[in-house]
Amino acid sequence: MTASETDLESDTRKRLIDASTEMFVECGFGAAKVRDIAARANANIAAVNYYFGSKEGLYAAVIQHHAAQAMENISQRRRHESTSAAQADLRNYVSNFLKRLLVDTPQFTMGKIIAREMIEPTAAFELIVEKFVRPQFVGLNSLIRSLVGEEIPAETVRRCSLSVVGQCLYYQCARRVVGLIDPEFGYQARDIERLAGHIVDFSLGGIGRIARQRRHDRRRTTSKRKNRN
Amino acid sequence: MTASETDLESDTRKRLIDASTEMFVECGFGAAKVRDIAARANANIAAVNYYFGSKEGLYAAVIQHHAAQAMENISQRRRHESTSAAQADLRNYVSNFLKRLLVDTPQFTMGKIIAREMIEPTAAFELIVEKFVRPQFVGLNSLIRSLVGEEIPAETVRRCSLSVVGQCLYYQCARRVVGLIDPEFGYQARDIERLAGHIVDFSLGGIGRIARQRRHDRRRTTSKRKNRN
DNA sequence: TTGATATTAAAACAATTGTTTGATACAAAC
DNA sequence: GTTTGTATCAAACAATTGTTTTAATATCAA
Repeated sequence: MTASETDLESDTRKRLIDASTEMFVECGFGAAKVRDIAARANANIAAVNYYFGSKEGLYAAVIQHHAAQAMENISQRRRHESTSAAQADLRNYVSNFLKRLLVDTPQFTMGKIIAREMIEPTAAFELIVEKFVRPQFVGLNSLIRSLVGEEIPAETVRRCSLSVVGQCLYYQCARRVVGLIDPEFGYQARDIERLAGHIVDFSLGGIGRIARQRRHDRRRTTSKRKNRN
Repeated sequence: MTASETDLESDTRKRLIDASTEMFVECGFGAAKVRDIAARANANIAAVNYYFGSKEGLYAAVIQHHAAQAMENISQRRRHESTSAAQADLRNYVSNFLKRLLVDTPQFTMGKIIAREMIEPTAAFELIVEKFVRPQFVGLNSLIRSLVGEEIPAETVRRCSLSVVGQCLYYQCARRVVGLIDPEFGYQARDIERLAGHIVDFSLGGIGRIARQRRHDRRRTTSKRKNRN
């Protein structure tokens, strides 16, 4: 059996990617030690520099390796005809977001790398923000825009997006605190779906209230002045 | 002028506390280097071990130093006669929380140390959770309880608390992302007050919606079965 | 088989980092 | 004036960590 293109990459290289992915996610870039990575991959310490040039090179390879399939998971923006369609989409968005943050499956690894990057930025930070975070954020903005209508200022929409994202990210950042403070909380698929339900309901309530409030503000303001600034 | 008890502690010791506080907040415990701390404090490297025994000892001293005045800032729980009183208290709570997280003043240092501890736990983690985080959380729970009434299950209240906390903490954890994604956002006292306004409004909407929903659920359930479990 | 190339392995290297040491200065106590 | 205890400092130490080197081994085409 002739080796295909992908099989050509040595086994060691692949084992190093897998092992280092785990360690980068668990400990972050700085705290992950090359020796530990090599040990977990059953490889010699020198293999890291042989295949990737440096620890940073390894990290870059890890990002590149997970980037492709991560992009597939990014929910594409759609036009929302009805409010209920937008609500369903928000449900989807939050559910997917949480899975990427909390489910420990290779499929969702990139989300955890990104979360790490948010709290402990490396050289790859800006690239990751532009390639993953900003598209996600823009998508969420347009989603929320179709929930609140065109008359709400963009800044308000952004704030709402950040409120949604903040609620989700909290369970990843502060996983250990949640464990101490709310020990009953679990991380099974079922628990995550229920959590998604809560965050969506909470957020829909929040978005609704703010939209009503802003619309009210605006009517009052425009009846007094020409336009708001 | 005779030296008072507090003045007796050598100047170097105090400078070390101050300098290391800055560095621990900026870089975290692991990434803060003893040499950098000593340099910033205009002290010799050996001074750290002379006064505090070890880097960990220094960290413990930093926590102890800021713990006292931090406790004063913790908003005490009150009984809430009216919903509007509870709303005002929530506004206070969020505003104080955000200040502790975002305002760079010695007065609010402990909040940033705690936030660091949440994402990069050290030996002091559990102590900090029990001494600071849990009381805060319990306070927020009872605050939200008086907003939703007694018939809502405790788990739902906890979820709402975590939603509020998550929104706040996000701006600290992901400060650099917010800077890239929403560059207009500022961290002056004015900006923080406006942000507090948004989070409170958003949360009141979310809490309200969930409370209505759960009440509705419960009525339907209790009319079918004897009681829910 | 031979020779070239790719891969692995053990050891050493150089830089960093927390800690310790031994000397020195200084002030108070006897 | 000597002693004693405190404080500071430069230097060295030992452990860790990313990287490099050099040799050995495997792979495979000619």
